[in-house]
Amino acid sequence: MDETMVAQVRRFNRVVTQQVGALNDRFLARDRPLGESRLLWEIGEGRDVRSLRAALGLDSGYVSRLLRSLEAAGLVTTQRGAADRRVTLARLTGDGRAERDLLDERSDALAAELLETLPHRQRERLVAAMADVERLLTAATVRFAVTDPDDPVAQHCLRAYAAELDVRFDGGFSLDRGIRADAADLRPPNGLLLVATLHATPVGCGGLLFHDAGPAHLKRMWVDESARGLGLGRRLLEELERQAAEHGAPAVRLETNAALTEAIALYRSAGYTEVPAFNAELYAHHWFEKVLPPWE
Amino acid sequence: MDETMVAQVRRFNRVVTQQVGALNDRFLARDRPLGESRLLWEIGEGRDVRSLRAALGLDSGYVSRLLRSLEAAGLVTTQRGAADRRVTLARLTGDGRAERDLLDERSDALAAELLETLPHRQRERLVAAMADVERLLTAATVRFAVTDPDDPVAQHCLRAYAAELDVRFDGGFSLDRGIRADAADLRPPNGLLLVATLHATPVGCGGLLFHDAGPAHLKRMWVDESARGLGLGRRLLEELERQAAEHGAPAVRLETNAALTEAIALYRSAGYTEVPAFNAELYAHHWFEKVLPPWE
DNA sequence: TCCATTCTCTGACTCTAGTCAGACGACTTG
DNA sequence: CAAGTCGTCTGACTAGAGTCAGAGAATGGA
Repeated sequence: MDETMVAQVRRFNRVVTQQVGALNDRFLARDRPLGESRLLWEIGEGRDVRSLRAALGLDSGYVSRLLRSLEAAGLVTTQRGAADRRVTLARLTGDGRAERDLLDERSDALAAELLETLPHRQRERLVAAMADVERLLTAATVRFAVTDPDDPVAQHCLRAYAAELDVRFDGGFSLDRGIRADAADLRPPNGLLLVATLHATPVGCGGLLFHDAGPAHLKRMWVDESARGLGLGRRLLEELERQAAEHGAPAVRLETNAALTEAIALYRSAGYTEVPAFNAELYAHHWFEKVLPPWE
Repeated sequence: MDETMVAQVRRFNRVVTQQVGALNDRFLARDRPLGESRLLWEIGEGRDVRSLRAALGLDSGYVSRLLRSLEAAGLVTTQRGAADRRVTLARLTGDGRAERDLLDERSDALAAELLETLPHRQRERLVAAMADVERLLTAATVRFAVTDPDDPVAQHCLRAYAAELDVRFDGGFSLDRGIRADAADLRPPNGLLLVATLHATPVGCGGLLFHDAGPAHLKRMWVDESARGLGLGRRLLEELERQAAEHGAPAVRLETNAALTEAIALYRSAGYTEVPAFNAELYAHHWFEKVLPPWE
């Protein structure tokens, strides 16, 4: 790793934690402990306590106590879930909502204050650079994992994939038509499904079907709308190629629909070349193939 | 303030504090409290406790206790000052130095890890954007204040100003030659000295001499080498013009040396036009003037 | 139906990170 | 040389942020 890059990251961390971190946390907490403020924020329009705990990574006893304190302050009400009466639902009261909005305003004011000290041109540069950092830092925390197709996270991806194609394809799309790729096909040893997650929420996926010593068949490539432009598609593709090579596949093949222009551009720029139709996929207009370097 | 800019800053804060903040602080602290680690870091190659306290903004009792704990762990030794036996000097032991280097390494490793998750192109973009954010955030925390010329901070600026000109001018420079601008001249009502500080360290200055209803005379413009490229010169100049206008000056005048090319470029781009020599300043090659809009 | 699991809550702790007041010796200055 | 100031230390507190070990209800599955 380049030393000057590392040094830059460290300088960045230092400056940013001093400026942003210190202000953000302590300022926003007002007269309330930070934990309570964070909780207030995360509750949003009502949420079950279980997911709050997961989102903030806190001990159940601790959250319970924080909630009680917010309840005592009249900012939050809790009630037991209708379906499952073990779970507690937390909801903001009117006061709670007002308090959250106030935090919001203070947050805005803080950001505005920071910007106001700078002259216009530099203000714009700062905001642009922040946008870059934010997007790339987000991209850097995306994790890839081979996931069972029946896993809820994988299910979410596959549903989102189908939903998107249904919107974009002329005449819609259904997983039941065309060439099938069911759970069993996307599970070793027949194939695999790679899922990209940001924190714990799925933001993309891609599947491979293995055919003995023949080319691997790429399927179900999807990137969530919120995560586009982060180079995720390319990273998914590269990781899938790595997996295919590791399984001894000499090449990767795929078919795609003319409506998916950005995907087609990605395949081309990643070294895929258009080949004659190698199957009779109903939804496909283009067929691509890329020969893989042999795996050692 | 533009709403989308504010929103971007807030998103940035959120993402960055999650990613960087959380890691940085808690990870680096190892098994030692964060306060001790920070202190260990700040001691560096030995430092008096008084300045440590100031640098970290901590209570004297608290620092005392932290030091004692570090001492008990064999990482630090303290001794009384030779000149003034009230002050304590803290110095790292061999173990202390090793520990600090370890923190250093972990810091590097953390930064490298972050970068490694990204493909090359994005890695470079991230580092470039971080550099921008860091510089601009630094610039945003610079504060300007009219300061008495005898204040140590102001003294530092004036000495640094003279030292730099002495290096850059053909034939050197001395405050005693040429047209004088002594402390009394740079103090209301005769004039003023504006000092720019980053946290508490001086990074730039600029002086004004008032001449009744005549043009104000700009003197002693200096920006520390470490703070160049942040648009500080321009902000100093603008603030000085504001001050001059507020004092009823119809214009600002200045003379400058041909060696100060970037300053000359700044004056030109800020609307100053070259005028015939209006004084006999020994060191000057160019004379500039800018008419100010009337102050309401 | 019963047993294991899930979800939440309570009580009893711990550790960090401070704050505040006062004591005390070391300097400084009139 | 006396009085005040400075730098440090100690003791006595406080609040925040969490951890850990159950207890007890609700639910799900065999």
